[in-house]
Amino acid sequence: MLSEKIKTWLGDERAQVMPTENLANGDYASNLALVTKQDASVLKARLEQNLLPEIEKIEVAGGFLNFFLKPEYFAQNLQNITEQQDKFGWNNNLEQKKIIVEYTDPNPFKEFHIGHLMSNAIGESISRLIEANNAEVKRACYQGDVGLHVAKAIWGYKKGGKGGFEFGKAYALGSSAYENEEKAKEEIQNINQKIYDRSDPEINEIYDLGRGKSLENFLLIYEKLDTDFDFFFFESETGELGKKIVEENVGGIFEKSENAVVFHAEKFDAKLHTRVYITAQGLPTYEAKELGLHLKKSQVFPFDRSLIITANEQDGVFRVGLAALRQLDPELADKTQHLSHGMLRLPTGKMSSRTGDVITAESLIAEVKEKVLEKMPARAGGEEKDEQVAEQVAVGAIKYAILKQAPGRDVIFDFAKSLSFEGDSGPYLQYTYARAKSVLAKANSGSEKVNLENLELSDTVRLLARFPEIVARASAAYAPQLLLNYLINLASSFNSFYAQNKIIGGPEEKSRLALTQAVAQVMKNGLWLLGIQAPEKM
RNA sequence: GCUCUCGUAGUUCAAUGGAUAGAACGCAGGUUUGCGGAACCUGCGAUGUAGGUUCGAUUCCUACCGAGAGCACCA
Repeated sequence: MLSEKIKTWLGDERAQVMPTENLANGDYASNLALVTKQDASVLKARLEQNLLPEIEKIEVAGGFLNFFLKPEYFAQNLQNITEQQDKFGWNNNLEQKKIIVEYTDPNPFKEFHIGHLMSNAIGESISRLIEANNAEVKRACYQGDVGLHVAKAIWGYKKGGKGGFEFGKAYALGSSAYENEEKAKEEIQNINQKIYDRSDPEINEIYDLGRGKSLENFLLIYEKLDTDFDFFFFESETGELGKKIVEENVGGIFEKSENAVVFHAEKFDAKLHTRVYITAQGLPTYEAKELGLHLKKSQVFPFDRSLIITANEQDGVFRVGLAALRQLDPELADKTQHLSHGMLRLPTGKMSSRTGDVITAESLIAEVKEKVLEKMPARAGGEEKDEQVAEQVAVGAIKYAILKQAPGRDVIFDFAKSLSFEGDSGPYLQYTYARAKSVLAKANSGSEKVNLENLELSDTVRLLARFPEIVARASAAYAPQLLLNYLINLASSFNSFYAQNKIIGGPEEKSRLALTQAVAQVMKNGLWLLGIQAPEKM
């Protein structure tokens, strides 16, 4: 990374070196003079005695030292892009590291809703960003195929007339009955027990049907989302393990209380609270299963780091859960990190699968796809509109809308308002890529080689050079929005260049084609890191 | 009540303690002989309030106001 090289050259730990926000202030800037309270002009004069080969000149402004890079540096960078292609922007910061990332986590018998979509978009992008640091990444999806929610769904399914009845609706039915009717509550708890011990053939049948149908449906959605998992974990496998761990530590870490087994987290950290691990019925709760899952993960994939991505409504559970894990296995706890994202909210408030007030991922994608198809021009002699491309654009728009904010904040999801195909949007990036590819296709194929004679020092060329730096930062901070912001700037700068300059024809054709090709490559790589597909035509 | 998030243009979102707070939508106006108008250009417009730390605060600290989430047998 050039920023590190510059910092070493400056020779002061206190100095920060960063890419400038405004290219008028050079390519990199340092606050060295400000933090050390030295005269910036004096520093400049001293540094000029021994300029770094990449640096063309230094300017002083507002107390900052601004570094402008040489044209040769940018030319070399374009060269790197053509050579490294899909790997341009990658680094070795996490070489040899094994990292497992858990995200999405939909529950069979319940809807795959837009909240899962959010978890998936963020998790997939973070996974890819980590992969770009050359870590070995495994993607994990954890699915609750046992537990009270399943019992509620099955109860509702039995009441609701079975055949053709949707499990999402069945869950809503069962859930409200559980809260409002004493008798139903008992029946549901009864079913819950039977699910665990598989003692009732009728329930087994409904269970197997529902579980199979759900999982099949999830796979179809993953295909649309261009996401795939290395491991699928199920609560049915972690429950027993978790229960065993808890039972072995009753009296030490866990305690009996009102017939249940609990963890008094407040004993270890006053800000935490007690949670139940084994119910009075003797069944493991989500918390116990989570413990089993930590162990299970480390068994199937001995990781250096384990990331778990969920909605922030689970922050409390994870704080307590990790405190419990710390008591059991400090080393494992150190390697485990919970990252949370905000919730997708409807303008009407919180989405609730308990009342059936949910937007499924499937319906959202379908709806957006319709809009994309409407907008898709019947280009070039009435070719048929490409359904697959329309879906890629639709998913790109949705993922972009999710990734553009820093994870952690809630998103008010007003589909009509916030899902744009213009400007700050996924399709804008995809469009920029498709447009660049289209120009390249029109140019003579012989000019594919990079030619850097007369390379203009455009903003675009300067922005291209900092892509690796941005990727490294976005990965380290688990912050896809940094990359996304960069890509918008790059696209905007290229589109602006495009509007003002003719690429094909004229004396600069070769270097402009090289620029176009580099933009296309970086856009493709960047979109990949966001988990967004880059169709060549749209 | 306790714990944790979060308050930035009319709206939806950015900004490792740094420069003139960056986009987009919307609004007003404009761009064709030139390769994709899902584009480009111009304009209007914002850090909840009050203190504190700092050379420098959207960012850190305190209080207040406001919104959301979680808090014993759901996940």
